[in-house]
Amino acid sequence: MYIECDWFSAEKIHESGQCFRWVRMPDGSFDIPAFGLRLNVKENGLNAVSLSCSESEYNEVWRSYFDMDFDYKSHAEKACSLIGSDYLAASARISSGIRILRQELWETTVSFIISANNNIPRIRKILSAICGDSGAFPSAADILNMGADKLRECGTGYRDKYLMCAAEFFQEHNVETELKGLNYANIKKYLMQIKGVGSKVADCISLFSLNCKDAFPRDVHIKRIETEHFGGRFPEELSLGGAGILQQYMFYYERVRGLRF
DNA sequence: ACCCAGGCCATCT
DNA sequence: AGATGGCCTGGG
Repeated sequence: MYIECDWFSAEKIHESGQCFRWVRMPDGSFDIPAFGLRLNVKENGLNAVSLSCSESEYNEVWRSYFDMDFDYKSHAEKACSLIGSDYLAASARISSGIRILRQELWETTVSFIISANNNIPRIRKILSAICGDSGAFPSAADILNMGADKLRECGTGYRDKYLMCAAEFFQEHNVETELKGLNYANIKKYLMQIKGVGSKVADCISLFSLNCKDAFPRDVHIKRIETEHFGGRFPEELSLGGAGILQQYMFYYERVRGLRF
């Protein structure tokens, strides 16, 4: 199906470091594996996107996945005028089209445990190895069956034991149910029970899976940006309940500057 | 050889 | 609370 949207860039979302298994196709479209499905997304001109799914599948699955009911453009405009930072304004302008995905909780947890002390190409490579030939993302039970040794063969390094702990945790708890109704602070606290999930990783899971838009993952780049452009700390209280979105814009801005500009 | 990459944990004070 | 050191691994 075909949708019109003035804030959707598959390319930028792919490069924004929140997802690691999207596959760029030769025609510039992206194949997106999630929820046991596979969606092809192709940008069609400036304000339109073609999706390889039915309207009902879009409404049941992908609409939420892409957070289509949130007005990113208005949020960016308001935040920029309120915070009054040239750096933030430039970040939002460069990042137009980036949305915050609502990804599956288990996969997101695994992905960001692996992200610790790691870089994006390697995170992609390790996840690809863990998925193996099937391309399907392994369940918690699958990870437990693999065992630490096989995980390490996939390149996880010392994070193998953290993944095993996380798999046990997801086996023993109905995490989705236990998180239901919790606010961001309690979600973060809950997630940090898992070995290998610290403050930053918990924020990534909160933001990129559970859509807690207040979560503000502080990695080394964001810390440097805060020092250089915001006198030490980003003014979260001014961010309209969406500091995490702005974090994502600034992160993307730094990333593409490093790559291309 | 050394440092860094989207940190976390353990172990201090 | 805040500060340190160690850690798998691959690339510059």
